[in-house]
Amino acid sequence: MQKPRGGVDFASLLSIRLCAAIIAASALEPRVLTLRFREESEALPSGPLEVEHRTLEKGLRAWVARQTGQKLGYVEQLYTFGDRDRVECGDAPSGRSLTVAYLALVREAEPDFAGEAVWQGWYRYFPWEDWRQGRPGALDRIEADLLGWAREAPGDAEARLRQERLGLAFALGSPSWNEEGVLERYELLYEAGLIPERQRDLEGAPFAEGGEGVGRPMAVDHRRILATAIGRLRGKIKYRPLIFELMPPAFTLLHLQRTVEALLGVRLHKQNFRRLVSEQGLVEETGGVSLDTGGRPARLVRFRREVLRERPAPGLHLRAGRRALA
Amino acid sequence: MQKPRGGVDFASLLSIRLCAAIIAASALEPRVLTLRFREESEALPSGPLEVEHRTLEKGLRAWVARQTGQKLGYVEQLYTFGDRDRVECGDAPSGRSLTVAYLALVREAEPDFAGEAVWQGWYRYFPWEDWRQGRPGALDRIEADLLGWAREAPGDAEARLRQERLGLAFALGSPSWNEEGVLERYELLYEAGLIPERQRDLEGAPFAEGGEGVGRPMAVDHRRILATAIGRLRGKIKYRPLIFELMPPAFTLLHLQRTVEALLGVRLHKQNFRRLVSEQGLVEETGGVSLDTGGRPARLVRFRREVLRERPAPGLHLRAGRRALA
DNA sequence: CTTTCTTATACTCAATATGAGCATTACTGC
DNA sequence: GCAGTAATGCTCATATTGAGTATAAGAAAG
Repeated sequence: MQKPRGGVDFASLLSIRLCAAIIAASALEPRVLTLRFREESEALPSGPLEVEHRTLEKGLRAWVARQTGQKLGYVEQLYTFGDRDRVECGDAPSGRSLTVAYLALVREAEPDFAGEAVWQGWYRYFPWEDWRQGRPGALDRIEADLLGWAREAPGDAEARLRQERLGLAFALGSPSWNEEGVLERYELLYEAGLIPERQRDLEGAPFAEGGEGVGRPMAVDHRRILATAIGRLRGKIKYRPLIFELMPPAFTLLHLQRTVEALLGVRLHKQNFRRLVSEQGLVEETGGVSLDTGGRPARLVRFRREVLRERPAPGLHLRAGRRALA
Repeated sequence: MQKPRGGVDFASLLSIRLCAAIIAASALEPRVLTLRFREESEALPSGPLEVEHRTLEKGLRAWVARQTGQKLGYVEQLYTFGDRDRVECGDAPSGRSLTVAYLALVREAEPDFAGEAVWQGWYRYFPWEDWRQGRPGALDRIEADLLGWAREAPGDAEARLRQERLGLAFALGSPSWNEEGVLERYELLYEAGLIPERQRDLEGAPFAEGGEGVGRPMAVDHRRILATAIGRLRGKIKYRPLIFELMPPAFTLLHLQRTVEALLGVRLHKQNFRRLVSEQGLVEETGGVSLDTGGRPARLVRFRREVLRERPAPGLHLRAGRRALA
């Protein structure tokens, strides 16, 4: 091991922030809990790590409770962001700051808690990620701009590299959109200068108007954090029963399917989805029925906890990039 | 957002460490790069984040180069550990310390670089994780001790909970060992007091002798970090072509299979493994053959980079917990 | 130069899993 | 009772797996 360097001057410039992407979901729309940030945009709940916080996760829970009143259920660490030239909240000290980002899942969307916290549909920030109604219109413009960016590359090799990355991330000329590549797509858009945060980070300019197709900007690098969270969640519901952290105690199979679809941003084949869920033993009947289906009444089911003991990776074994329309 | 707290006194107690689990692999054994630590055990390369480090990853690479001379290829962030009561290297300042841990893959095991760095087989630290020769003998003792720990639980509910966790993590009474659960198993062993680091952390006692079956201890919480790395790597080679970061430029299919088996700690079915690799288009022939197979000469192949463009998740689509013996 | 040992490589086959669809049932609102 | 809307049950072709069998091509031993 190395001797430590007596770096008090350095350490005093250092701060740790904890940041949470708190997700809830209805059958129609996945939501993220946000705070208003300077009129112009939203931020994720976050705050500095304090000495009282025994663990990072406890610190996070404390901050979220303080800022939004929300109690967190499932919490999982996402990533630690620490580039030196990361942009800070203007009011933070100018030294280096690390942010440890978390994904949290909660069951209910109590709207407008504490006046400050607001649930927002997450596709507001990522309009190109919602393929439930087919290919999002915003993608026409985005693809054109991205291809332009690829062509402008300095040098032929770089141009081809960019084109390749684009092709993969946005499934250009291929039928297989991979819904898990949320972060990769966001970073491409950011690099290509299509994301308003880019201009702000480079020039310190406030957000310009317009540019609806590229989604609403967020404070600091919070949109990147949200992208990380969405990608992680989309991947993980396939092999872990995380989805039930978002569902009410009892629900119908269609409700479950619609919620999954909302998260993945893709439609699924109904009968196969049911087969999957029941064959996997993920749910059991409660005995009740729901009459407000708009059609034949549906049986209510609940999550079957025993599945955790039975299978090594219980989840909806959907494969990324498959094409399963309703 | 919250106003920042003028916390210089706090900040000065804070330090960030970067830590790397650097993995290489031969057909026989996966290895991890270690440094000697106080006669009694080994440590992973690590060092404090410094102002000059533009990004966390660059800082990590710098430390690893300084301590071991090793150039890193593939690097991926694993997890950030930050519990307040984490034990520190004795020579570190007594304040709080966060460790950002990384997984790195390198191609060659140049042995004994710089006199200080040593490659060690990773099963030295996790003997219960190697099922290639069948169920490891060390598990008899471990399971007995773990079951004892479960029985000693205060209260019946807690006892059942412990038993359930055990059963899942160690596949008690089930044929399906899940090789990805490395961290979960390590943490259970730690909680149960079977891991020497536990005693050290609680009582500050140096490591006692013996206890071969529970693996060699490491400095600080480095064994936990290594467990995280192994679990991540075991999971990820299934859907990303990471394995090729560990292979030489040309290799035979059996060499590839043995390396995968070494990492997973499981034997695989030979013919099916080849079918998988070739059908996935993961490799292409180099034209050469290897004569030192001990049998019929084998064709040499190399990684087929184009696969990255063709499939969304190229990898060895092995499923966790399957039972495929040679 | 033939036998034996070892590994490579080519195929086969049954059991599942998956994608897509048809048919029937049971409610609500006219 | 009829139309609309879902729920639910079932079928079927096509992949994907797990597990073998069979044959080929070297080296080493005799």
